[in-house]
Amino acid sequence: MPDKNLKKQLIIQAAIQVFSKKNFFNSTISEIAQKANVAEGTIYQYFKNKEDLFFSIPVEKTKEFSTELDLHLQGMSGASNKIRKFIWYYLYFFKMNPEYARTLMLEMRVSKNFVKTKAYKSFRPFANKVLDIIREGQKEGMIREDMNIYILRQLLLGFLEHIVTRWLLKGEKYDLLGHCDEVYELVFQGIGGMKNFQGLR
Amino acid sequence: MPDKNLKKQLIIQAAIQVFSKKNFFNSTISEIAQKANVAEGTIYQYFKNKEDLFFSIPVEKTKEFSTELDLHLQGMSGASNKIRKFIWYYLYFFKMNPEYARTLMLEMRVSKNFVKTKAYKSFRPFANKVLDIIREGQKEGMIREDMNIYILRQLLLGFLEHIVTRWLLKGEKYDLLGHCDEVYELVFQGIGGMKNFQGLR
Amino acid sequence: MPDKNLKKQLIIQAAIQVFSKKNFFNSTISEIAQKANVAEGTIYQYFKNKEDLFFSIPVEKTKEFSTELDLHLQGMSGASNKIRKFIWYYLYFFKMNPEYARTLMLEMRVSKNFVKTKAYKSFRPFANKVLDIIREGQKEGMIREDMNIYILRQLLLGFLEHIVTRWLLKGEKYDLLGHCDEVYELVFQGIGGMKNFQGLR
Amino acid sequence: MPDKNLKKQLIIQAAIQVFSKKNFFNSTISEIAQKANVAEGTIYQYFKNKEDLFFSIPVEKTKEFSTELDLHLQGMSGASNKIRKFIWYYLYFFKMNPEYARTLMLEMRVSKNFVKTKAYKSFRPFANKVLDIIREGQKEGMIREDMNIYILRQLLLGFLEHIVTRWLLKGEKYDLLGHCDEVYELVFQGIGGMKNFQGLR
DNA sequence: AATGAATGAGAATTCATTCAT
DNA sequence: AATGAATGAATTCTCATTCAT
Repeated sequence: MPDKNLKKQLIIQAAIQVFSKKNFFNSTISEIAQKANVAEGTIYQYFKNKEDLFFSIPVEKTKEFSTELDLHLQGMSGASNKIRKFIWYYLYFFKMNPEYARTLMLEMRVSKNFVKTKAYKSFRPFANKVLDIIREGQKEGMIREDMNIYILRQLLLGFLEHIVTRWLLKGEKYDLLGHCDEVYELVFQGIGGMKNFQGLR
Repeated sequence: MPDKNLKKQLIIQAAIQVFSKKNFFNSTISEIAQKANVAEGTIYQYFKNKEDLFFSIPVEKTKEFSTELDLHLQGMSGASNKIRKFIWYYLYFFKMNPEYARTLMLEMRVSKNFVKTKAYKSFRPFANKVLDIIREGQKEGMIREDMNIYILRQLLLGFLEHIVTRWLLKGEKYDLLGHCDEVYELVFQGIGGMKNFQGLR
Repeated sequence: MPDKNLKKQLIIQAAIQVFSKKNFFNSTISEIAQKANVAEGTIYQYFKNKEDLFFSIPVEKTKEFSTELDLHLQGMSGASNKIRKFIWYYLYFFKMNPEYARTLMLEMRVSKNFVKTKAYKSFRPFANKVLDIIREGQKEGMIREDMNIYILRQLLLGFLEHIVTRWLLKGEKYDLLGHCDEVYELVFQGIGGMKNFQGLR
Repeated sequence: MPDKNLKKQLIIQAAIQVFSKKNFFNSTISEIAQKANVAEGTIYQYFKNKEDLFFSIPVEKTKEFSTELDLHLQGMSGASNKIRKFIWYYLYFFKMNPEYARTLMLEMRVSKNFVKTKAYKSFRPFANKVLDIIREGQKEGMIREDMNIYILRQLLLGFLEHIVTRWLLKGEKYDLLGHCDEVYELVFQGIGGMKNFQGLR
């Protein structure tokens, strides 16, 4: 299994590189195979087709994200700290994976049927984790009990997405991590003050 | 010229429909030709190639936008009114052209070299018009003299873009025009109040 | 008629330029039309199709050649002089028309069905002229009576063709006219001396 | 490798047939594929594009020529004999491959940039072989030491080319092999006697 | 499991030719 | 006679996918 997974990982890593440089249609299976050091046919042993491989990228990356996130949250106490950490790690992760960021934010997320893909579904466990932290915040009194936690989660994740997307469109020229505070404050303090503000997503 | 332009318009209209339903690569010249009721070869009499046709869409649409906008601003006085009208018309335009909106915001805007295209360049005159209104607002005292008008414009247009993009990603389920006030207030009143807010784009 | 012919000439001149730079298939009617300052459709008023236009070039050029040749032979006496003049003019003509030379020698003459074309037929009157000179030479005693004048003509024209072709293949780097004597001598003196020599064409 | 080469050979053989009957532009990949009993796409696995396939023909044919020539020269002694054999084999080869002859002599050889093609480059080793024989002739005293062997080679190959070309233009009606002596004598004896003769190429 | 040769559908693009004006 | 917009057949080439080894 580790050996089997190794090859799959190899292919996905190659796919990330190729797809992020060229977009779905201009990327070729042949190039991915070359970069992964496997034969073209081998790819079809692990993935149904090109599209399947494409959407497997976020599935794998999200697993990676979750695992690492858990490590970072390990041993921390206090929802406030955890949320800060989460925001920081979210931005850190995309800062460190700008190629994947482009593919996910500017190509996949934007496609009409993204929500129907396995990629979208793979976000669920990670989204649940966010919900848990928010609930913890409510217990601690940091977040009002009457607040709709689903909307709050949507607000948080939506704004993070927006921050990353903006950064990509601007050419990744500034430091993503500089926005940690902005997110934290906008989401957790700005909410009360802005009447017409319905969340950025 | 009216006859000649007619055919070009016919093709562009067909292109808008096809490109917005399918994305650049899955759209075929053949389908566009069919929808425009012309031969495939005819398209190449008006456009250099598929990409040229693709990026001609915003060029034409932006012309249309500008012309109509002028009509709407005709006879109005007061920068404040003009800005409100502009915001309203911007949202109204994309509400009425959702297919074009998808193509522009989710496919073109997001592509790596968009700023190098003729589409991007075609925004210039329209962006200048916005600047004129802002300057008028400064003269009238509605906007502080020490404000950087370029940043203000960027803020306004960026937020409008954002509003439209969000709407598209959410499946065009709510009424875009419901956001007129939000934009106006965020851009022209929120600025002072939000310490950490650096503009959404 | 002069006006009508003018346009036809215009087109042929343009065709010569275009066809000689690019070969039949890479040359386009559109480019010829542009260069001739006429509409594409106009070409089809004068020529049945692209091929017809192509093979009209030698027809016209051969007329030009003949007319000019006549002028050069005017007032000359003595077959020997006339033959020398003919050789000189032949080489001079292609020296002055290298583009046409390429087309004729390296593209047309080499094509399988060249002898069936009107171009080939248009050589006839000019070939007769050569025959006349040879006959004159026989009368004057310069050429043996028992010599087959058709073979002699073939030898002469064939060798001239060869000289021009070689010059073209070598990149037109040396002066064609330097070969006048060689032709004259090979054809009119070498014949007796070379046992196995059956004429170069 | 034998299997792999087989398919490549299959395609080249088909290409020779098609290209020699129709010329480069009128020949289609589709027809070549049909004749070779492979899919069109298969051709592109072995050749970069149509032009590459076209110029691969002489590359392969020249290999074949060289290999066979070696066999024929095997065990022979005496430069004079070798040269006679070479001349014979050269003419024999094109007699047996008239389709290839047409393509090489009347289409490729004549094209403006032939010397830049890989086809032209593939002649080199074979040309060297000729040089070796000539040098051998010098050692044996058959060829004068003060003769420029490069010019002699050029003369020999040029005249052979010319003989074949003439034969093709005349419709392949007579026997090419009847010219063996003519070539041998012209090149190796005619040289001294003909003052103005500078070699036919 | 891995391979990679073979496939062939599919698409963009070109351009000679026509024909209504 | 002249035009040039419109045509659409024709062709090259690409590449995801399959399958025999």
